[in-house]
Amino acid sequence: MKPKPKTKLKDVAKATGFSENTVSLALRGSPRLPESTRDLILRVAEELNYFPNHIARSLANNATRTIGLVLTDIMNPTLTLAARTIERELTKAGYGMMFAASDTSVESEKRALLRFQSYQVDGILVYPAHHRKFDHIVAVAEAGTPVLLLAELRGSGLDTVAIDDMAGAYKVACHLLGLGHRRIAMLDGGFMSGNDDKRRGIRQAIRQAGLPTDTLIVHNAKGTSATQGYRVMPAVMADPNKPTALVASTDALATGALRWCGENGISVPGQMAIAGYDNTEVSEFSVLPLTTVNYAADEISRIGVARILHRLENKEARLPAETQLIEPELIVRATT
Amino acid sequence: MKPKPKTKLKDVAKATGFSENTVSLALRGSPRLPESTRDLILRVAEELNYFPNHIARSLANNATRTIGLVLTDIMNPTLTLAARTIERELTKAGYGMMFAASDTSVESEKRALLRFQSYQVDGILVYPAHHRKFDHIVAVAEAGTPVLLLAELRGSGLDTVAIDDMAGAYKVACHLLGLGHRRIAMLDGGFMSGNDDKRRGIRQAIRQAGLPTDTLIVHNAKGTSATQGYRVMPAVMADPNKPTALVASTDALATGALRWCGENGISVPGQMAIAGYDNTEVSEFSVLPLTTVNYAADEISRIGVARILHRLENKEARLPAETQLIEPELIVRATT
DNA sequence: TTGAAAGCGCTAACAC
DNA sequence: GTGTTAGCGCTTTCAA
Repeated sequence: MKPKPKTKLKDVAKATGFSENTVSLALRGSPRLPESTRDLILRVAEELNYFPNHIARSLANNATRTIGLVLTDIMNPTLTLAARTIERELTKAGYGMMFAASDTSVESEKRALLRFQSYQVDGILVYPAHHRKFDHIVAVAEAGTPVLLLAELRGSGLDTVAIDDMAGAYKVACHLLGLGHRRIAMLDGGFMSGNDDKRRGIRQAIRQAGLPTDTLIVHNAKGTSATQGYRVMPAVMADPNKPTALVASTDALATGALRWCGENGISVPGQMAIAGYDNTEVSEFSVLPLTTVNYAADEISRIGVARILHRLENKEARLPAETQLIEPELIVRATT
Repeated sequence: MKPKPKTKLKDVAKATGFSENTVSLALRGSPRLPESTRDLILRVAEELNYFPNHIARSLANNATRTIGLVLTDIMNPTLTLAARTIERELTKAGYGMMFAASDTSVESEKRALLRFQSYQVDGILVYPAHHRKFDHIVAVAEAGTPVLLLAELRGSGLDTVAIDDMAGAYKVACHLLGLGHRRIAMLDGGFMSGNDDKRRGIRQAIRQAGLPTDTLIVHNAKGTSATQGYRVMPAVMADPNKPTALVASTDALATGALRWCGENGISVPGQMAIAGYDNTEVSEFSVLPLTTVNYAADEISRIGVARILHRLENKEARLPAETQLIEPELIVRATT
């Protein structure tokens, strides 16, 4: 079994007697060719099992029809859903997708962006690693590669389609306060910008209910994983004035906290209400007694893809950057 | 803000007074250049903010340093983990990754493979969509693009690194039989080849324990999602001789079944033992009372990436295809 | 030690 | 309607 020579435009040209140019036009369905020649060429190309070399085409066109996606961590179900939706939408639109994970490290985010630039992707979708260090992302956009953020980065001036975290947190807080909770702990992963907004949303609900500021206590979980949610719980419950409700900045943190409660004889949601962020689609069959804010990752992904593709089509028009925030829904899980 | 001209090799050449060729060599750290010139060139390139056009390089080299990954469904936690691990390993090795989902459709799998071929990826990792329809995958390999399967496809003759499903199922079955279960239902998603092996493994355990064949009843869940696991349960429990243990061919199916049991007053694992497939890393903090077979997606991914890269380096050597099966571990969840 | 020239496979501008 | 020519940005002989 040999390396096998791939059929090239030239081969099809020779086989049909037409020039490379004509073949190229035929394959791309140019209207200025008579049907007869086009059909002939297509048939021969088919027979020779020809398919275009996308790399060569990209070089000639100065466009790869490829979009890069940089996520922090694909194991986060929200981002998994985002990745899936983005891939689907891009495929539908005839685009390819390159994927890279930053693992919430600004350094690897930087490397991923550089790699994508080098690969000449037509555009980049970024779920950013850090809420204040984003100069390198801005630099990519300024260098001419369209960039779209999937989480808000205040002051970046970059195109954005994201969840309105403040509104979401406000909703959860209202819900919890409505249930009579008077001491709410927030488990803050401590990474993304959204957490500021989440705090702000909770505080707003508290103020609005006329309750004291210290109704909210914030704990830094130093991470967003279940493990870290589990580990921070002793500190949370060491407070003599223990909270009766928890708002976790990620769903994984909430799961860890839930496990800790289970192991320590605290019934959920009986003695402790736990709220996190999630996606309807992901959690439809969850059996966990968590209240969640629907992160709507699929929605922002769909809109985000549409936006960046739209920008590519109007590349020269240089549309101004725009921020679009989606207000999340609350899902109160029926299980107890 | 203008489209901004990117710095090219030619620009660096002009700026330094050297030829494009010399610059190219310097940037790739050729030893046959004196340090002085190399340093000068590197400095100027840095100043001009030069970075190579990977597309042009790929065309010249006839190699893209890009690997394609085709998964059925990235929402499956096992495959999410696989995607993450594969991305990590590839990045480490200086490769880029393109990603596509087949959604368990042979047609879109075919399209994804074609796209990848067109994009000239150096190799393709496939988690196949169907256990019998794989001619199109073989065709890709025969056309000269190295292909590696992440699930066994009997008779394909393709390079494979996968989980030994039969061994895994055998282990679960032994475990359940050891607990005294005498009626085991298998929830079969009905898609992948592995399911035959899973059935075979369970039967082997049953035979070995000297129990009658009908200890195992197979139910087709017509899908692998939680929803489908939930929906198939009434049929499973309609049997007058109800099973006391369930082996689900995917973890999501198990979750759906678990939910059904919860809603129908059947305690798990008290009145019903449920086993599924999963990954240690994914389920470390799960609170669900499931027994799982560790699918070790990260392990097969790591090995798989190493294998395909190794093949790329020895492209001309044409190493023979090889199948490597990893025996999975059993994880009996402590929670009740 | 460095440079000139050709070529990777395709597209595009302009002839004919 | 179709062919010719040049060129995308880089690498790679082969000379000097």
